[in-house]
Amino acid sequence: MQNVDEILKIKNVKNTAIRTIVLRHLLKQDKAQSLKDIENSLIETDRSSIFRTLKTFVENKIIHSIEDGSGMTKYAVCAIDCNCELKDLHYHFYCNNCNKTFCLHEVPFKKIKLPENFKIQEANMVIKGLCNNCNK
Amino acid sequence: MQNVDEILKIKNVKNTAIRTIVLRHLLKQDKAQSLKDIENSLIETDRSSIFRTLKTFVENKIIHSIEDGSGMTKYAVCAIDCNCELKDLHYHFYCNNCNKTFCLHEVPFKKIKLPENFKIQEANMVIKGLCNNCNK
DNA sequence: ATAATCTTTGCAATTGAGTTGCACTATAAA
DNA sequence: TTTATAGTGCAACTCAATTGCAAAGATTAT
Repeated sequence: MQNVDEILKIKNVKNTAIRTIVLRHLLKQDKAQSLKDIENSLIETDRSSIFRTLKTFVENKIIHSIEDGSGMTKYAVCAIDCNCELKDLHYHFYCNNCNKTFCLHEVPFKKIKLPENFKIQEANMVIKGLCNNCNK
Repeated sequence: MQNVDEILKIKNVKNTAIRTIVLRHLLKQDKAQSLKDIENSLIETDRSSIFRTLKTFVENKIIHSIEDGSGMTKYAVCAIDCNCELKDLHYHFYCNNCNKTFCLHEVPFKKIKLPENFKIQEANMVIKGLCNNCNK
């Protein structure tokens, strides 16, 4: 697991108690977390503080947000060298059974040929189905 | 433009005044519509009735929903022979400038090699950037 | 055709995620 | 130390989505 202080330093985000707690928590997760998820895990910490922390993290490319269609934005830590631009696009997988959302970092992102004059800047790719744990 | 009655019949959805109005409206659009969009266009029609109509349409594969990250679910009519299963997957494009969401029916959907034992059932693929109209 | 049943609709109210205002506290700079 | 700047906690608010319920409409059985 990456070092929290190190990440904050690299991404130029000041280290505070809440930021440390939230980032440490996110690094431990095997699935993307919603604000609610984090709230429930870090019961001492205020929701809006977590919210603003997540916002700061997204702005500074420490984490990225995923719209998986569950109605709640999910968050996951970016790869340390990720700047969440084109080269770091990846798919996400939402399990219809266990409702977890994963980053599929290991699945190569295929270049998509867009219609004439369309320009890609980002993407929100969510594949839905059954994860390896639920597909039995 | 396809015939509303025909579509409803094929998809086994009873024809009512509101359903006709909503589907006719959706068929005319060049971009995916939010509930709010439809509400604003069909001012005589009640929001919750439109909402339930959309729900019925999604359930019966007349339209599909798109989570484009704008905070509002968008809806677009499926191809007539679409059952919104694997063979009908397509990308969506969200323009960061004009905020319109399009179905990219003409862009071939690339088969994604998922990790061992993952099973795809559906997908919510949204590419974001500048559309041909805004990329100047 | 009439009564009984099921479906759809309109309105009002609720839910819940996300967001903001503001005062208080902590940190950094002068 | 004083002043300025950034972060936090709480409460309140926004707004899309959703639901309860009663009225209206459509369908089926008698």
